[in-house]
Amino acid sequence: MKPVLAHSWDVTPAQARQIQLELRDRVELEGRERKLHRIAGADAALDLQAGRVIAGVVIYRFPDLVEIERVWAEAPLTFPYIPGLLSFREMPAILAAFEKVHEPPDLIYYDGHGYAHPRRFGIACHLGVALDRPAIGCAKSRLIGRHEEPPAKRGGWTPLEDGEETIGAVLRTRAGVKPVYVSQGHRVRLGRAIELVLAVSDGYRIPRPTRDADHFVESVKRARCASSGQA
DNA sequence: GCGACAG
DNA sequence: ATCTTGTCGC
Repeated sequence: MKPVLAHSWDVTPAQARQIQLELRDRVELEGRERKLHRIAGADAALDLQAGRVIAGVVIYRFPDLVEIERVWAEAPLTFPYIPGLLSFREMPAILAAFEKVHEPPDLIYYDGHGYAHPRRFGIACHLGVALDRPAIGCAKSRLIGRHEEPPAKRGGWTPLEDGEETIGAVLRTRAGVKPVYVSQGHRVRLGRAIELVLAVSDGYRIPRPTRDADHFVESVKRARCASSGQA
């Protein structure tokens, strides 16, 4: 699948923030979900030696989560890590990977924040808008916002708030483990996003799609490094 | 000015 | 994210 957006990725941090401000209004916070036949998990890893970003996408049938496809791609590492500007580091590789997908998903889970972002445009929003697909952000730690400790049982959650606004949820996907930060990416209401994260969470803290994508990119990276070490 | 800060 | 030893909990 190809992006419906085509802005430059070769930008300065100041230009990146400006692009976020220009694109933030494209995010749809109300649900506009299509029937869920396929979902996707996506993530990226870094090969600092090669100066490359490796991205992986795993596609599943929903709701039984039978895997039907996995693809990966890489792109040069051209942007530094700056909190709030993660998409400008990882998205070129992610979009390259999605170009190789044969069965476009009806929903994307990304390892990072969506609406729970200083300018309400985290990478899950950027990806959802760019691919014109519903998306959910699933982050392992907080970027902004305040919250109470969620109930210890699976499914327990508390709102993530920035001032008076609820920007996400802190969700326990499994009893007794650290919670996951869920936020809206695109075309999914927060309550629905929580349901959908729980629907794909099993015995681990991180939801299945995100975890599989993480393991996948790590394996690709190991294989890459192994072959380059003998070349 | 100082602290916070996804991956 | 990545690097990286010993250590804590189940």
